[in-house]
Amino acid sequence: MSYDDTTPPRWEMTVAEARTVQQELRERLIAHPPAGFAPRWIAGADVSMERFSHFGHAALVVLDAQTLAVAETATAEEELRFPYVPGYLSFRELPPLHACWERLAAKPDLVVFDGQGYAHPRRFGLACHGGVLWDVPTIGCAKTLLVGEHGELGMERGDTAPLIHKDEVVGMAVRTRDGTKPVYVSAGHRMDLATAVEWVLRLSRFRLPETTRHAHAVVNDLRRARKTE
DNA sequence: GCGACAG
DNA sequence: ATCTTGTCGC
Repeated sequence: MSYDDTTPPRWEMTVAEARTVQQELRERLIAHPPAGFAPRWIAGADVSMERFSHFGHAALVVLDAQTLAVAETATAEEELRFPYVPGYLSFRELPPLHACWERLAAKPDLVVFDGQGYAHPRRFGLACHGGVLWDVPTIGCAKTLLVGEHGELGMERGDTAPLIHKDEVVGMAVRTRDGTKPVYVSAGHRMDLATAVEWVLRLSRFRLPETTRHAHAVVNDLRRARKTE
């Protein structure tokens, strides 16, 4: 596997090949944030698509970590080649997100993905793959579970419950807002669970982090614009 | 074989 | 992910 910064990633492959790629790349995962981790620019990533189409709309929206104001937005629209197969989401969404990444004038210090990181059957979800690809700290923050289970957690913002899969803590169910369903946080690359949970809470005013809310709004606008043309 | 299954 | 209006509640 390359990801050498000079050769464009090769995305065309079968699910079986993708599985091998995950097993190889997961060896590169760094399970802790950089020393003195204090991100100033944080990006949200998301992809949306049309009902009976393979066309995808992707966006990376960078926010100022202190004010949560939007600093830069990069978008890409292209055919999604890889099918949606649970456990292989990164091979479907990273191609357009990578195009967004290359278009960013200034790279963020942290990226929050709309999906799992380490809480994955082979411990290499979307956030892990994106982090290794770009060599940047990443966090996975999903709305629903892919694998694992957790006990009850309090109903107040900040309450948590460890997410367990095969006797291993792979993530955390986190209540980001009083009385709402929890989100599922897991470490991506150059990240640990405690730091991931800390940042997701810091970025959340509503159920989902502001980063993903902004990215979501951008990709939905793109899709509607394309549909109306 | 059966059920589960990020977006 | 997407298809879809109103409605209940803070």
